[in-house]
Amino acid sequence: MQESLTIGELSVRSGVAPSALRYYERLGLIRADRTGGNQRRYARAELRRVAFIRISQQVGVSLDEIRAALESLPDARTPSPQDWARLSASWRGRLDEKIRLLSKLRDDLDGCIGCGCLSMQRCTLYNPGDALGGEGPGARLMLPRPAADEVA
Amino acid sequence: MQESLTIGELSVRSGVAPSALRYYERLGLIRADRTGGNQRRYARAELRRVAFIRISQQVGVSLDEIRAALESLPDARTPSPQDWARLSASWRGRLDEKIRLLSKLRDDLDGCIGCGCLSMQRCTLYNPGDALGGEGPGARLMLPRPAADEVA
DNA sequence: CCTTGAGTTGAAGTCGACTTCAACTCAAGG
DNA sequence: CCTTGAGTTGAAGTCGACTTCAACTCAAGG
Repeated sequence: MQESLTIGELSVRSGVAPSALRYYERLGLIRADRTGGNQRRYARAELRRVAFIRISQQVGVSLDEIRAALESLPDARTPSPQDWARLSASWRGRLDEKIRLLSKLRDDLDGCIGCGCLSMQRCTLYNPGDALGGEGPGARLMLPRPAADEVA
Repeated sequence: MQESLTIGELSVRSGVAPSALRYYERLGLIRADRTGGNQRRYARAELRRVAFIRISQQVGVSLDEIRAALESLPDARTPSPQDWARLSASWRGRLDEKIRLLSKLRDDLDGCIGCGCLSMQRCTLYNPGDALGGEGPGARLMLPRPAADEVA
């Protein structure tokens, strides 16, 4: 079994495009040694880092936060399963919160479907405070509570 | 009670920035009449459209799909509560699917935290086929199933 | 009548996560 | 030795959903 992987190999094994891997490296999420001919060679442990990155993204965490999380890994030794478990566990709260908000939206939507009101005031549905983390792009504006006013 | 709203009024009541309202209009999501001085005047019914847009975005639907959905509304008359209920109901499946994927991710993450493996192959966690609709930006690449290979 | 705030437009900028491109060099197989 | 595929770089492009800007006009109140 080979010690290190070329970028093409890491790409195939991780399912992440080479261009994305180079991008992650620029952001400091992963690292690679170089051969005499300046090609990247990845330690096998980098595979786990890439796995962590992709999983974290599914949880809705930005690359910048993932970078911060990865920095908490010990850099003297190869991270242990426990290190990875600790990191993964740190996203648990976010995931729960995301699921909670989405479930609430579903319940509210069902209520709204019942009454057909779709009013921003009467329904709990339209609840600007409840920003779903990382749902859309751009800055999520903090909205002033709309004045009590009916819709139509 | 006034018949129509200025863009500033609609913005305050809907919690959506005037620039976003103009953007929605360019995309054909909402409409406005014009005064002699070329200012927009919104019918009160537009408030409900804006509410629908924001709710749909929380479900993870793109503006383009929202536009398509809005086009199915009757344009002869002001949409009835039933019309809105039908539209809202059409997102239900997506919302369920999103919640399902997130819940699966949570369960898998718990399993992973238990074993600390964080392996792309052993865990069901890293499951490229299961793209969470509209989670990140950019094209979601369809990944080839990674070869059976251990991580470290 | 004057000022001020609200509105108008088209063009350009922003943000995050990448991809694409051009112009190279290097590695491996026949 | 030659070819071909894989790798390298920096710069620019892309996508969706907006925001910001400059240079205006218009509306309302005192």
